[in-house]
Amino acid sequence: MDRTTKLIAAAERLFDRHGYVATGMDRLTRAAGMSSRTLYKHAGSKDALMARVLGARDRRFLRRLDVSRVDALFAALGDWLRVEGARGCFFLRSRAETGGDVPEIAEAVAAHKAAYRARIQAVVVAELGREDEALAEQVLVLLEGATHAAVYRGAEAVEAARAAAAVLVERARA
Amino acid sequence: MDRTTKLIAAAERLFDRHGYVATGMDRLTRAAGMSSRTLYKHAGSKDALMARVLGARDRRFLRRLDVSRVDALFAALGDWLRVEGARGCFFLRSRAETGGDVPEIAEAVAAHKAAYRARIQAVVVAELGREDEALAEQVLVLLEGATHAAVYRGAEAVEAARAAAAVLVERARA
DNA sequence: TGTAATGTAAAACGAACGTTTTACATTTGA
DNA sequence: TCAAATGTAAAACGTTCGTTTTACATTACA
Repeated sequence: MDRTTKLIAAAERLFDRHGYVATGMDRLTRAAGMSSRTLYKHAGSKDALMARVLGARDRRFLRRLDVSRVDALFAALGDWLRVEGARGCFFLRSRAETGGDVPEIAEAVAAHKAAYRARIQAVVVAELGREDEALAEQVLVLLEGATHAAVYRGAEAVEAARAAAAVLVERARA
Repeated sequence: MDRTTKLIAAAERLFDRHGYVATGMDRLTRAAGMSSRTLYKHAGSKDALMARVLGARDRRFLRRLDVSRVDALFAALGDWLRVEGARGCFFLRSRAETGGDVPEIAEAVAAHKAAYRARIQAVVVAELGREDEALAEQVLVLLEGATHAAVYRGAEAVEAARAAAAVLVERARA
């Protein structure tokens, strides 16, 4: 595990659990096990580091959503939340924390959400054998809802979303 | 408009738009039009001020959800987001920003979400004439989903959630 | 073997943080 | 009318922020 990988992993963990703004660089250097000189050589700045963290998380998250059924999307999200913890969408939180005023962060979040939406749309096409924009939007809303309701409702929220999606898919098929 | 009301309104606006941690007290004193001495006499501390902001927002939000049909919940949420802007749930963001480490904030958020869930359950009862825990959970997920998807999908997300809820309610009625 | 490159540890940078204090002006009520 | 209460403006508190620098150790390769 090279230094940059270790740094990004440590940063993602701290930013996710304690917030981006609230996490200081000294805490981060300690967690990453490297001096601030090395950290800045690799990352450039805190904002640039966050942009790389968001990019890494985007790839890791979407890899898990590489499925071909709508139901599998909710199963994958349930797995993700069980393993990673449910603290709400890291991307939306990151942009909100910075008020959208950090371009590197705002752009990484926009790119992630565009990819997320595209993935959902592709799964709906695979499920129905045709496009259905309305269903894709509903599945997107259910996934976001499960992600955020799970913060205080736990796995029950994911199961509720999953069941709702099954009803909507069934209806769209008929 | 007395000083405390003005202070809480200014704080809510800044915390919501720019983040709680990222908003400094000097910026807040300027926005509220009062000296820091007066601010601290009224609010006690930044954390305590945030707790009062959350309480005020909880009351304002739930007042808007005083309806008796599920469809009206989504109409009310759509109105709220159009007027207040869609930046994701202020309560979840506030807790996440502070990592859940500020008791005053964590408790205010927990209280709000419990009241939110209870309100939704009551509306489902009014709609069906009987309890339906599964439907209530699905409506909760759709409302959270609309709130967060609206950040990047706009009003379309709310309409998708509304249509999905109509299907689920219809099914529960039969 | 020697020299670049890359690392650490730690001090220092100026700025901003949340909060308190100092000094003074205005309002309020017995 | 005088004193208590309440306000402002602004400086100061010590701490922490993100970032850079200084001084030195280790590694890698011609």
